[in-house]
Amino acid sequence: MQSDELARPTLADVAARAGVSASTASLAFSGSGPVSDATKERVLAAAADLGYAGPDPRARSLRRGRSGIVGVVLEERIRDAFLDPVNIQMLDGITEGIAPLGAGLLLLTDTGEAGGNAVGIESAPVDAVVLIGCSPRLGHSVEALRRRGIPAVAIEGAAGEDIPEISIDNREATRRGAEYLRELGHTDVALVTLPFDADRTRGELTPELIAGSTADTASERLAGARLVFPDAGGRVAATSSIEEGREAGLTLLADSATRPTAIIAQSDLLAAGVINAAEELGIAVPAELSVLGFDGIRVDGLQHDLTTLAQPSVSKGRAAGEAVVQLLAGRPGESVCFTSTLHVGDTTAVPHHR
Amino acid sequence: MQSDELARPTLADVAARAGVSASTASLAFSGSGPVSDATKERVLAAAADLGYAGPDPRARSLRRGRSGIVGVVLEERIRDAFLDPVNIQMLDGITEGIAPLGAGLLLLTDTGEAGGNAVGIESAPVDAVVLIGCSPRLGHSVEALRRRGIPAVAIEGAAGEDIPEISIDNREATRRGAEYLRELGHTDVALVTLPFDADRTRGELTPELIAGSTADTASERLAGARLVFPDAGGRVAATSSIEEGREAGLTLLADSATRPTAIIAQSDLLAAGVINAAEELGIAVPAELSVLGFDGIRVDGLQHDLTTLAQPSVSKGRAAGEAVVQLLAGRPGESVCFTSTLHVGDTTAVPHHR
DNA sequence: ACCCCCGATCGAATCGATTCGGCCTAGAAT
DNA sequence: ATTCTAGGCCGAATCGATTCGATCGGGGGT
Repeated sequence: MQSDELARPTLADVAARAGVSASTASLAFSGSGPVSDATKERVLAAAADLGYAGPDPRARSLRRGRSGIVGVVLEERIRDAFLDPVNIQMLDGITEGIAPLGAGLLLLTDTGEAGGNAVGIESAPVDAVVLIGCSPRLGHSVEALRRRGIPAVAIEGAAGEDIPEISIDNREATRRGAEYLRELGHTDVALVTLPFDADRTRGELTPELIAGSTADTASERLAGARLVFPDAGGRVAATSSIEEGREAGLTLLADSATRPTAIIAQSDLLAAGVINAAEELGIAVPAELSVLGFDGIRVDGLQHDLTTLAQPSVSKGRAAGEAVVQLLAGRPGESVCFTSTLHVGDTTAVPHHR
Repeated sequence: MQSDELARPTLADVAARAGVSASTASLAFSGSGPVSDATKERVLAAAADLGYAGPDPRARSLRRGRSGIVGVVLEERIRDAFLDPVNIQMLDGITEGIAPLGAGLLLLTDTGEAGGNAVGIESAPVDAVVLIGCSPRLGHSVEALRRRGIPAVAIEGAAGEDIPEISIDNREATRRGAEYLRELGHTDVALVTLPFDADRTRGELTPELIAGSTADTASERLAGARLVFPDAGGRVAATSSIEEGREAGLTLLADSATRPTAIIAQSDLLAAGVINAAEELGIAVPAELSVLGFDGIRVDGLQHDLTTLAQPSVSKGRAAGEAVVQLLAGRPGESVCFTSTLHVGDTTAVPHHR
C-alpha cells in the first residue's frame, strides 16, 4: 500500500517480475507483435501482482505521437455554449464521428491566451481540434494550430485555407422559409436574430449592427430572409434562449396596430420565446401570428409543432468527427455543406385578416 | 513550408539556432530559473524563426508527471447529461474550481470498458477526475483510478473510502419543502421523481422500483418527502425534462376527483412540466395546485417563479474543483455537503377548497 | 590586487513506453 | 542429417522536454 504510494510500478518492473524484457512486456500489453500466449499470460499475471494499471498514457502518447484526445473549441463559456441543444447535439455527433478513434473530448474555450502554464488551445495535448462556431477572432488560435501541425475542422465558421468546413445552407434555407411565409400571404414580417457580435448586443436590428457582424450564421440567415423580405426589421437577441425570444417577441408584438403577421426567428429557442410572448399577449399562433424557427430541435416544454428549418445538427457533428478521422489518417478532410429542410408544423398559417 | 511538414522543430533545434543548450532554451520557455533577458530573447527569436510552437505537451507531461487535464466522468451520454442545466452549471463550477490549475476538462463517459486503445477512464492522461452522479456501477472504474493513483472527487454519489464527496442535503431539503407544503395545509400530495435505475424506467412509483434503486439522489429526495407525507405516491420520470414532467403531471392530474392539491417534483424541469400539464388541463397554479421543484435553476421559458429547493449547483462544481486542487497539492480533499434553501415563489399556496 | 560568491549556462540523466533490427532456437523441408 | 524459415524474445535507440548538479565567469567585498 505504502510502496504503491512511493513508487507506482512501471512496465519495466512488470517485465522484471515476469522475467522478460521491457519490450516483450510492451508487446504483451499493446497486443501488436508476436508474443506467445504463455509469456503474455505471465506478464499479465505479474502486472496484476504488482497492481500495475497499464501503460502510462503520457509516455505512450509521447512515443506514439498521438494522445488520443480531440479538442473541441467553443467560443463561449461552457455555460453559454450548452444552453442551446443544437450545440449539445453537435457535440454528440462529434462523439459519434470520432468513435473509431476511441478518442476523448477535451473542452477548450477560446478565452484569449490561457494564463501561465494553462492548457489552452496553444498547448493542449490534442491530436486534432474541432472549432465550433468560431469567428475570425479565432485567427491567432488557428495560426497556433497550424504551427503546431494540429489538424482542425470548423463547424459553422470560416477558419481558413486547409481547414475543412462543416456548414449548412443558412442563407438559402432561411430564404426558403421566408418564401414559404410569403406564399402563405405574409408581407409584414419581422425578424428575431442571433447576436451579431462577440459582445452579444441586444436591441433593434440596425444597419450598424449588421455591418459590424462577426457572426456568419446570423448574417447569412438574415441575408436569406431579406432576399424575400428586403425591408424586414426586427430585434437582435443576446443569446439563443427562450427568454430572449420572449423579450424580443414582446417588443415586436406590443403595438397591435403595427405588429407583423409573421416572425422569423433565427433559432427554435427564440421562436419558442416568441410564441410564449404571443400567448401572453393573447395573440393566437398561428391564427394571428405565424412563427418560423430554425434548427429543428424539440424544444423541451413547447406545446407546438414548430414550423422550422430543420438542420441536421447531429450529422454536422458527425461529419466534423469523420473529417477529423480522415485528417488524422493523412487524407484530406472533406468540407460538407448540409441542407436544411423546411418542416411545416402548426405555427404558421395564412395571415390573419385584420 | 514542406520542411515544416517533414519535421516540426523541437526545443533542441531552437536551442541550436539560438546558440544555447537545450536546457537553457527550456528555461527560457518555462520561465522558471535564471536566464538573462538577452538569452531569453534570442531563444524566443529563434523559435519564431523556426515556427516553433512551444514545448510539446506530451513530452512535457511525461517529464513533469502532470498532464494538466482533469477528467469529468458522466454516467450518461453527453446528450442526456447536458439536458439538465444543473449539470451544466456544475461543469461551470468545476471549471471555476480548477481554474488555478489552468487545466482542461476531458469528457469521459463511463460506458463500460472502452474498446481497443480507446481513451477510457482506465487510460486517460488525466491528473484527477471528477465523478458526477455516479452509481455503484462505477465500482470497477474507481478501482482502476485507485490503482493508477489518480485522485478523484465524487459529486452526488458515494464512490468509496478516500474519495471526497460533494453533495447536498437531498433528504433534509426535501423534507423542509414538504413540511412547508403541509404547513400551507396540504395533505394530499403526489410526487414526480427522477429515475431510480440505470434503465430509466418510467411509470408509477412502486415499492419495487424504490427497492431496486441505484440512484441516491432520487431515493434520498423521496425519503425526505415521505418523512412528511409517508403515503405519498406518484410517478417516476425517465429523465429530468419538462416533457417528462408534463407527462407525469397529466397522469397525476387526469382525474379531477382524486387529484392531489400539491405535487413535489424532484427537479425544476419536472416541476415546469407539471405546471404546463396543469395549465393544459385548466388547473390554476398555485390556486388549485401547488408545485414544488428542486434545483433552483431558472427554467428557460417558464413564466413562473417556481417554489423550489435551491441547491448551489455552481458551488458544488466549484467545491469539487477545489477539492481536486487540494488533492493534487497532496492535501486531503474535503468532503462538503451543501445546504439547499427553500425558495418560495409563486407556485405554491394554501390548498384550494374543493 | 585577490578571493569569494552568485547568477547564467551547460551536460547528462530521466520520465515510461514503443519499436526496429537482430539473434536464437525449434520445427519444417529436402 | 543439414539447411532454411519463422516465430519469439531481447537490446538499444528514440520520443521531446525538464531538472539537478556542475561549471564558468565576472562583479563586489576587503
